[in-house]
Amino acid sequence: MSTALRSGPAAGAGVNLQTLRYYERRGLISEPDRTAGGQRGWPAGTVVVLRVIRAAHRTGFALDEIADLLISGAHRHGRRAAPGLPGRARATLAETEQRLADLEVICDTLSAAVAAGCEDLRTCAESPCCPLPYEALATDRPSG
Amino acid sequence: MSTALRSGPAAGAGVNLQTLRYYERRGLISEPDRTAGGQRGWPAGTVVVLRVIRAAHRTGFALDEIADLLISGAHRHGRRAAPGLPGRARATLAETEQRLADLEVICDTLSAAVAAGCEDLRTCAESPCCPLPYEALATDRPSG
DNA sequence: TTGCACCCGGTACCCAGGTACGGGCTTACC
DNA sequence: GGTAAGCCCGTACCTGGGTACCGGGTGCAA
Repeated sequence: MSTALRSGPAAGAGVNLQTLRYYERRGLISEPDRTAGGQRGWPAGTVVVLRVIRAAHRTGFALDEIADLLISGAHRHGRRAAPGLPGRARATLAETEQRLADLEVICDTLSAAVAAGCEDLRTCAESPCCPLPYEALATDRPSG
Repeated sequence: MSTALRSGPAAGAGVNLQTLRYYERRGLISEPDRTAGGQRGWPAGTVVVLRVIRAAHRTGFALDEIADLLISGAHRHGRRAAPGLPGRARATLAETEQRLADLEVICDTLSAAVAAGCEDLRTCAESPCCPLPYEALATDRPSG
């Protein structure tokens, strides 16, 4: 299935080897093959997975959420979509979309602030005279 | 300037009072007025700021970054934009846009995975047969 | 076969972001 | 005025996400 790499992925994705083992423990990357002596050999695609993990983590997902995102389970892409699709993936998708929307608002706000020469968003938000689109964020929203 | 609220913002934004003080220490919210007896009274807009902070934090900003995002400094929006605009705001904006792009890729990937009935993105990424658009994330990128 | 670099597992430690606790003071209400 | 609820500050603690260290085993080249 793959060229087994010894510690390649760690270097390739700029990730500490300890971290790799940590991710393995947390179920973010699958258990690698081992040599007879017990040394790990990761499949080549692990680098990609690691980059996904890092990107997801940078955008605010907790490791548990990322584990959900990389749902463990059967691998059956390419076949017809299961009718009752994995609920967790759908839930994660919904949450991700919400997060994306939030980030878009933040981005827009920041951009508008820069364009307006507004230096202190904190003060802006506290004073009613600033028309920045914070309100889109300020809607009440469960923290789940 | 504002109706001073005692602990209102905390409740209003679903934030622990301790956390409010923590944010205050970290410079995320400005120092509130005090009563003669030393009790805090926050301006009404603090609820909005708190929600911004929470949203930003949920989308992966560290508190220090959020403090940057809510740059302290003069409040001069509405006036003409300063010529040498705050560099930090611009840098933060750039980073935010990058993060937004990442999150979009994740969102797209997840969405495509759900649509394809793909249950294990981890396995997908490890096998070359899955055409999910991970590559957009997998480009090398400094972790800054 | 030997030697050295690397990896193994386990544990301890670190930092960020919050929360809880405790003794004392303020405030609000009767 | 009395009293209970709530806030003050400081400190200690907790969780999540990583890292570092250690003694020992493995792998590979010379």
